Amino acid sequence: MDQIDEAKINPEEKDLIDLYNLSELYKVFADFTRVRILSALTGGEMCVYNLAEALEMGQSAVSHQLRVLRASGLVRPRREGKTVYYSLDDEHVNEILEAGLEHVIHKRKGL
Amino acid sequence: MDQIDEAKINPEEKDLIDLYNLSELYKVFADFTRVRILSALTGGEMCVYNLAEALEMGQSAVSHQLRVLRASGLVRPRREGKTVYYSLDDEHVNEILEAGLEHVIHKRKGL
DNA sequence: TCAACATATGAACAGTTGTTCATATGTTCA
DNA sequence: TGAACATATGAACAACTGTTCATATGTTGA
Repeated sequence: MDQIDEAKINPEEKDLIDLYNLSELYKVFADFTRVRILSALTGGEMCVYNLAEALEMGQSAVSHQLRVLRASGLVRPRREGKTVYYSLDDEHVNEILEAGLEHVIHKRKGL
Repeated sequence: MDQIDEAKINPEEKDLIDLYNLSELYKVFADFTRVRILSALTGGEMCVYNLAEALEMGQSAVSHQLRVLRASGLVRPRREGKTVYYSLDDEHVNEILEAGLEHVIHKRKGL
């Protein structure tokens, strides 16, 4: 079974796949609750209950969003007894947040 | 979620308003069509017709999305006769795209 | 002025999304 | 084993979003 030679892929098509995945990635960041969760986790791992408490939201809502973040590989769970601790899965997550925040803060300060 | 109750801000969290604006910003990037438009404009300004042609989409759909990008200050129009040329409005736009792309490409290459 | 062109807009529709409520799963300790 | 706890999941519902179709606005040159 031969392997796919990426060099032979039409360069425009390859770009499209990346751009599609990029828009899918941004969809995960495009929710207030999820951004708050990710931001909270930049300070280190947290369990679901503490996250729900910090965001003043129901446990179910937070758990649903953690599921989305987990499925996207942005967040990683670690079980310890009854408690599940979540942490950022990738150093890129922080960089993406920072790139956006830079723009947002720049705009808030009056362009 | 259209508004924020400032009274509920938790001091331990990052500025909620910034995080809210951040999620709103990501919403604009969270669409395949808009990402393709922004990506196309990284190569320089383009008129609506050429954008529609490049994306193989209807003029109306592209125009609607340009409106969203305009309203978000990510894109700037320049009229020249009948034609309107659009370009990226902010050097940050490119940085945000790059930060996400880095993650996407990293994942595609097998983590 | 009119016709041709480039872009913008409004309405409507289908598809998607995030929350809540109720309940299920999984874990610990008495 | 059973009760209490921590988290996950499914269904349902309202709210939101992107496209299409039709039409409006704005611009140029005859």
